[in-house]
Amino acid sequence: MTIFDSVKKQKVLFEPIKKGEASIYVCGPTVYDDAHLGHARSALSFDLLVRTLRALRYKVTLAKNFTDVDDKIIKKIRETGKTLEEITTHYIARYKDEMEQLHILPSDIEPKATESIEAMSSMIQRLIGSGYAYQIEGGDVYFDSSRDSAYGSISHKVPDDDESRSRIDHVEGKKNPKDFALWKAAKADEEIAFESPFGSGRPGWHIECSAMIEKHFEGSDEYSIDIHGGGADLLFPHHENEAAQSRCASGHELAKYWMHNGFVQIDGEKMSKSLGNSFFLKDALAAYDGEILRFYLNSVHYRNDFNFNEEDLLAAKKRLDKLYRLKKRITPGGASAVKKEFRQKLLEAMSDDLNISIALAVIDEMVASANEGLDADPKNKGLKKETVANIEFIDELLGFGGMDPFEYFQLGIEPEVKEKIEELIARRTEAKKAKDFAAADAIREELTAMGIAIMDTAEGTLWEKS
RNA sequence: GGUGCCAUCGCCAAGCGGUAAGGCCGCAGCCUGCAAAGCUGCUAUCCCCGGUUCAAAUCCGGGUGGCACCUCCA
Repeated sequence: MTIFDSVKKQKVLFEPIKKGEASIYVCGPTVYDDAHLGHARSALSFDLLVRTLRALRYKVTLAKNFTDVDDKIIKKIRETGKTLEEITTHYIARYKDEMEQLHILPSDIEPKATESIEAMSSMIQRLIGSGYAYQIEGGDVYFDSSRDSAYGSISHKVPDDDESRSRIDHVEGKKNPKDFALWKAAKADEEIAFESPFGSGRPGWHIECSAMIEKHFEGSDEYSIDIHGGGADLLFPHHENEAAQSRCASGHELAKYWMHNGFVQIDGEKMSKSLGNSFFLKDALAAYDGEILRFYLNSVHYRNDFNFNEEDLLAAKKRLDKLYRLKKRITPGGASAVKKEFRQKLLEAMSDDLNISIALAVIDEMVASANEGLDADPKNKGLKKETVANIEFIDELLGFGGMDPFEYFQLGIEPEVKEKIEELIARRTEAKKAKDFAAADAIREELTAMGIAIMDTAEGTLWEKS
């Protein structure tokens, strides 16, 4: 397996700390609002990583956190009058539900910031004790970036100290503009506060990942975990800061490999709230099945920017449709073994830094060749069984193709409508028998107007939502 | 102002020095009562200009255009 390490800026061979195992930590969402397409893409990217490593027989442990204390959540508390817990449990539940709809495998560990206060405060205390952090008037604790000679080695950024140009917050008392908060002291009117040896307050954003990784993973003398991942925007400052504090607190590097997924854009621009062009996952899921969204969002290599638009989504759907049409031809039917060559080619593609484009091309070839075989010999049992197994493998490795093919093509059709369709098709079959083609065509037109496409096959007339 | 990334057929998208994968769309054909589906065939020399090399979409230099990070952000 090779992966692109965004710190080394090149593809490298994945050689885990512990042979045969892979520890992965992905930065999860801050739960103050519904997930957007960017959250989906990030989760989808790392889901592909996890599935590929598992198919390669690695024992994978995936941790993805929920940031459930932070300024934006506090703002939400003030706006809504709800409690922190009400807000965070609501959005965590929604996040999990939506990720499940995208066929994302659940994380093995789901740490929450509020459940890791002790781990954080102990790490902060160690940093203060060894002189890597300092407390300023008012109680905030800052990391002293000047004490970490390796600061900058993750993002390769040398923050511009000229504050007139950089956009780093200027805070009174900070020794250095790039120093960042480990602990924010509670103001008098703030009710969200945790006790710590250095006063009442709440953790800074970066410290949670470092502390949680330390808490949940054993690591080695050199690294805490194998892979640390997240969106491209997290490389700096988030991951740089995590790496710095972990390095100074533990004496070794945080992660052996760093992976970052590209952005989802709308009309060629980054999707973000400030631009007013963010797209909630829930809205996309209301219009399209999770599997279709998954297929579309995963159809572009994870490191590239992804320009979301409905036209491309529909083109991607048609590609998925072809897989399901093939599945229709072999359903119902049992499975034999996956075609060795197919399995190997798919794994080979995914093992090369998750080259999904090659993987999809391999699938297209398999679909075409199976269709060709079935055209030549519709009763080829061996081919049918092998194809069933092949599609099962696709579902295992890439997370699509697992639905019932008939249901797939009838997604979103109400039962009453289904009845009506079946009835029309029955009438058309009668008309065809009577060679009344005008009547048969009229019924087909009626179905077309309903958005239903029909196809006459040896097994009778099949229909799809068009 | 600093630092990166990207630019391949109408659209999406692989390619990582050896002579352009795949999908969508389109066209022609087979099949079909007609369709649809499926199958077969057809459709690019890689933003521009230099350079290195026997050989470059792939490496180097210079342009042009787009995007991102340096502020919360997946």
